[in-house]
Amino acid sequence: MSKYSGQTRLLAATDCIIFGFDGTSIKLLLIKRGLNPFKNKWSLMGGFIQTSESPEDAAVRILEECTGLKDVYMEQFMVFGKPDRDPVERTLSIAYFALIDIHKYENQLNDKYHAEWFLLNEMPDLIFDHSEIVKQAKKQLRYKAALHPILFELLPEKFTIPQLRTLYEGVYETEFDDRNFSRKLLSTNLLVKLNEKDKLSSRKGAFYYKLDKSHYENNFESFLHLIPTPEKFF
Amino acid sequence: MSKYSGQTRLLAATDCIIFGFDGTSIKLLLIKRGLNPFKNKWSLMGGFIQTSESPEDAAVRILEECTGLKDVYMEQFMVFGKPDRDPVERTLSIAYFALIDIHKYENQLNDKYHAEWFLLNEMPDLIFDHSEIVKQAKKQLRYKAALHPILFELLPEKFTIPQLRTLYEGVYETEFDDRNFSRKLLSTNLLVKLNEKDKLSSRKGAFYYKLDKSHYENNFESFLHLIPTPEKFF
DNA sequence: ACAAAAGTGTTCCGTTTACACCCATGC
DNA sequence: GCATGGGTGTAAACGGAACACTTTTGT
Repeated sequence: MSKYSGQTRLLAATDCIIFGFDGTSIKLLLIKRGLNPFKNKWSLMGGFIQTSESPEDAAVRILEECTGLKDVYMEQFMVFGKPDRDPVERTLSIAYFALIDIHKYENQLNDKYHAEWFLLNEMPDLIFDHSEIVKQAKKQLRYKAALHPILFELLPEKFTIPQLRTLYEGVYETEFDDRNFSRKLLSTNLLVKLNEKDKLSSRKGAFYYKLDKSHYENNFESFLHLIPTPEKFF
Repeated sequence: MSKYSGQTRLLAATDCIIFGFDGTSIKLLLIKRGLNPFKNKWSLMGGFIQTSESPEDAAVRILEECTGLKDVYMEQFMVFGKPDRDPVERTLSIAYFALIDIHKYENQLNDKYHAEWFLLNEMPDLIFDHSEIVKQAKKQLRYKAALHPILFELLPEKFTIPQLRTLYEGVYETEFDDRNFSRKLLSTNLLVKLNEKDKLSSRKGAFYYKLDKSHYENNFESFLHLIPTPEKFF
């Protein structure tokens, strides 16, 4: 079949905004760009979409290359396509944000990609419009997490409620009432209590919980109300 | 500056899902495709992104070409990019949904594009993956409208609360308690009551309202609760 | 007078919030 | 024993849902 004539073809890339949580703060994984120009400048992890790939496929591939992880929570959130956003050549960027358990991240890949975790407020300048992309991703993360239980994806299998609260407090840069937070969370029935306590961060110790997977999957679209007046944060 | 070598360039198109409301039902504007192959099959309004255009620019241009309207509510909602979605040649589709006041739509453009409004449950088969795109757009419309006051964009400047309720009922294919609906709506302070009644649809007549523009813009991101258990509808 | 639709008032009930208080533990 | 953080109890405030009832007006 013949092609469409007289139209411009352009490059399409996928960029991944990779969020992690180290137990205290939200972090973002950046790499040093391997291509000229701007080689060795900080950049989001990204790559061109290949002939046989959907954008989603590309995002999955890129994420695995960079972190060693598969089956990661990932969400397409916006296309960036200003004609001059990449000075080399016109390139669309299809941006995905990903949430990973930072402890599963394979450090050895570090060498290859010169990847590093950065605190959100200590990020270096990024190439192209990547800083804008990150800004949008942070906004999208807050938005989505206010409504749906996605932040669990940043935690290990077992976690305590205080850990989870610290995570939410990191994302929204505010403090939540610990007592109400834990009760709200338990009332979602998303959590299963384990017979084990984390004794590192307090004398009394906080019980570990894990996700009730089936409940989690079935209720993923239902709205949470863990954040009072969530719109305040957008 | 030299180009990126060894990468595939591809076509990128913008497709617009154009919603309208005729006072009774939600409708979607479709056109007969002008290109071969599949010429004269029903399709979303779309077009290739030009060299100087961002995807957003292209969506605005295409929408104006098709409807004669500028300054329309439009939202980028998803990229469709399976390698084989267009059998002619690989094409990314960046999908936008648009909400227009159907009465402002210029019918004379009809001839040129063979555009027609369709009820959502009376749509013809569409080319490529356009039916899937429409499905996602409907979902996105319900999602967004459950949270934010976007449906006003489908109505004329002046409207009555019963009209608005019919609109919400059309979008969610259910019925809302008229008494609670009107009180909830008024409590948002988004509306300004006019000294004029619509006497066509009832003896008593319903007051016209208009949007309080500044309040609307300032509170656009705040969450509405007009829809009981919104997650039921996704 | 009556019908039909708009709109108000009222009650009930679950949720959220704020905060006092109790619990478990290591030192 | 006591400091520390985890966790429960509780009362007041708020907001949504349901529905009886009032209002307006054309016929």
